[in-house]
Amino acid sequence: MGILERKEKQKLEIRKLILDASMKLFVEEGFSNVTIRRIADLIEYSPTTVYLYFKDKDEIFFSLHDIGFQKMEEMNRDLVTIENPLLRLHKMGENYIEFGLQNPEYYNLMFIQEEPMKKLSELGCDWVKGDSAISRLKATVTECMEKGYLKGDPHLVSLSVWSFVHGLVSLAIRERMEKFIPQKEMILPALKQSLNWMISNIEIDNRSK
Amino acid sequence: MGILERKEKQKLEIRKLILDASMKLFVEEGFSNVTIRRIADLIEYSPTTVYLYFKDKDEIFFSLHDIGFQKMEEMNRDLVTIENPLLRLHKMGENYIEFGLQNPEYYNLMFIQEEPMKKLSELGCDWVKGDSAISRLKATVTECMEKGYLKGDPHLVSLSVWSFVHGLVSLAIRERMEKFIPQKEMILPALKQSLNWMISNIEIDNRSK
Amino acid sequence: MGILERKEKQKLEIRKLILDASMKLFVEEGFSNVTIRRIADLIEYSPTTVYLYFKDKDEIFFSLHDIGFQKMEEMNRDLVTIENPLLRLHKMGENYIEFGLQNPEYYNLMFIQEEPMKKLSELGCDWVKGDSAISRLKATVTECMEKGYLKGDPHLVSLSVWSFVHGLVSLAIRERMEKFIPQKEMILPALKQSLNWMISNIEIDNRSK
Amino acid sequence: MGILERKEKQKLEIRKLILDASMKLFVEEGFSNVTIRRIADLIEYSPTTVYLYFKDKDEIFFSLHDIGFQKMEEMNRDLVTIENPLLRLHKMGENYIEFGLQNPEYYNLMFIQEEPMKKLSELGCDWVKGDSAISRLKATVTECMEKGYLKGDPHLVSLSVWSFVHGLVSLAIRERMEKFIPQKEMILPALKQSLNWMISNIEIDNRSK
DNA sequence: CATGAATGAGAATTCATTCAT
DNA sequence: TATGAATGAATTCTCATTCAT
Repeated sequence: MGILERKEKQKLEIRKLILDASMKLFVEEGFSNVTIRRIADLIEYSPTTVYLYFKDKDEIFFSLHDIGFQKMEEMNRDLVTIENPLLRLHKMGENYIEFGLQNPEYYNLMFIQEEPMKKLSELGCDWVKGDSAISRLKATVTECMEKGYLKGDPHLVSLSVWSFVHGLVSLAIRERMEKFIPQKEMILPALKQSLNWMISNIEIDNRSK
Repeated sequence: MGILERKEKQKLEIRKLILDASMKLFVEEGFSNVTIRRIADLIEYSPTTVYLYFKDKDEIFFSLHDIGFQKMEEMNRDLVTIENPLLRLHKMGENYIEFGLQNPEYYNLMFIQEEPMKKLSELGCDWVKGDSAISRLKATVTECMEKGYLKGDPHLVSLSVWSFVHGLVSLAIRERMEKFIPQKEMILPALKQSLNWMISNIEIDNRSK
Repeated sequence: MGILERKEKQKLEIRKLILDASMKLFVEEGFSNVTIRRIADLIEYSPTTVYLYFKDKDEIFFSLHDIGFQKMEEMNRDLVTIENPLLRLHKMGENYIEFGLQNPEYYNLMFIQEEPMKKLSELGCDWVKGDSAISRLKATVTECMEKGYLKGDPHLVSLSVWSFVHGLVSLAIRERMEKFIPQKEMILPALKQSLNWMISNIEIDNRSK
Repeated sequence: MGILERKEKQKLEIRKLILDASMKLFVEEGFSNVTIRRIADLIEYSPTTVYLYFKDKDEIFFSLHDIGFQKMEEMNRDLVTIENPLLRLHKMGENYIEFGLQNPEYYNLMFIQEEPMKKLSELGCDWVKGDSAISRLKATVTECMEKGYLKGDPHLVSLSVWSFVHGLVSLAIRERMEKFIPQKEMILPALKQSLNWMISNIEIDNRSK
């Protein structure tokens, strides 16, 4: 048992090695420059060995997609401490924006690239990672409504809120925002400001009611 | 003269042939499967001939990017007839959504793919097509504010509105909306509904109307 | 007749245009970067037109080979004024060296490249230009012997003298002399010095006779 | 250990296979007709395989250049047995001529083609092989002077002697000697005779004069 | 477990040349 | 005379992947 365990552990370590190397290449050289050979070179194993741990290149990228969600979840871990659900929603949005801007490659795999979703539908699988993130969003939105911070259909509002922040992040990381925000370092504050504006528009203004 | 004209016309026709073939391949087989060879096969010319009409592959894709903007502009041509700027903004958003859903590949080149923007920054050029679309959006938002339909910073609001609809479209065409909208045919109405919700949130309260 | 003449003249002019452009490309970009298309671009005619004046690329290069000999002949034109045949031989050698160093591309076509000679033997032609240059060398060497400046077989001596200067020039222009002559500007004087040494070795020392 | 050795050996064998095939093509079809594909066809491997053994085409040619020098060195191995340095110099010259005439393609890579030197200067490397051959020549010339067979500057004399034999060989293998030596089989003796003449001119003949 | 060897398929691009006009 | 249009035949090189060991 101990032996098996250790073997299992070692296997996971090499998998991690491969994934880290892939991500490194992905970040530094762009998606299309990640080749099995270069991954193998980086970890100082043979290309063939990579195939012992991953069926093919797609599987590597799908694993990175999963890791991306893990990272985002970690970022959101302390959200639970925020009692006010609207504040929590707000912070969730800010985290989302920050995550996307800081990890454009993960973000790409998680929410932009077509391949991961194609892979899933080939296998007849659900987008487990994405769906659970969506669920968390929905739960928070629902809570906001229950507590009177927001109104409307939680489904529609969740979809809209997500689309909004995704729009911000994806336009920014695909360089479509230069006219709006010419300075790179202003992107994060500008997107947060936009989020702010959005939330202030949808929240129920208690004073006037 | 007539001869020159005809020749010019023929030349344009072959260019169009190439662009159409590229788009067809792009739609049917995905960006990375569009090769000069396959384009040439499709139009029944030699690969070399393609190079008579386009400097390289990038130029083809950039032309498609431009054509995308033209198509979108055509779609928006009759917007001018809408007097009320908020209604016009609303319709503009609906058109944007429809265009994106109906032409995901053009949309991809226009607003998602990295390559076109990289090409531009290499050449030190501006994103003319995109910038002018943004300007039109801004103008409408500004008018909305002048006429009391919206308030706030036109810059911020325009950025936000665009991000919102881009988010809707890009999540939808990259298959991330299945949990929210499982039926394909419901996507368009759902996105429009979301847009509707958004606009009703930001528009200035009806008391003043 | 006047018309025919003018036409002939014009034809020659365009031929010259083509040859000049070819040489320019050859000098500036190297042999393998001279393409019909680039020649045509340079003279602002179509590639097809080039074929009206030259059968193929080889013919262009062969013409340049001929022009090279013309240029060298021009350089040697005032040799006739040198009465002393040994001095004349010496100056001939110096001119040869200078010509080669100053016109490495012509020199290449005249004495290094295989293609021109292959072309000739295909056509069953003689190397007229080269042969006549050789004849002039031989005549001078013979005169040197008749006048007591040199001794031995004029055939052998001519061959040897030519080989010697060709060796100097061709090693220099093909960058094999860097160990011997590291500074570019010292090449010409060094080769002349070598020629000097050579001639002083083969000339009959009158004092001792 | 035995296994590793054998593998290493096999690897070297395939390298040799590739080099031999390249040389064969080079000899039979000329420099510009040696392509990776044709090399691969010849050895009945795929083109890709060639790239497993050589980084690119240049590396193949540079290896051949080196092999050329090795072959020439082998030819000169027993020169050390010749005590008299002038005789040794003479034999060295004869070997050089023979090597060049018998291996015109190697000779081409070693002393005529521009590419190898360009590659070297790109890499900032020295022409190690050439320089050491030059050193051996210089040493012999110097010894001749020390022993009273030759006089003058060893540098100048070495340069001149080398240029002389290079001139002979390179004119011959590039077919410029046909006027002087019309019969192919007479080339070798004629060049040796020329070398003979040259050496008898420069040697200090004390007794017989 | 790990790999060296090998490959098939295919990429973008370039060139000399020809033909109908 | 001049050319625009077209092409066949290459070129180098890269990649994901497999198989025998």
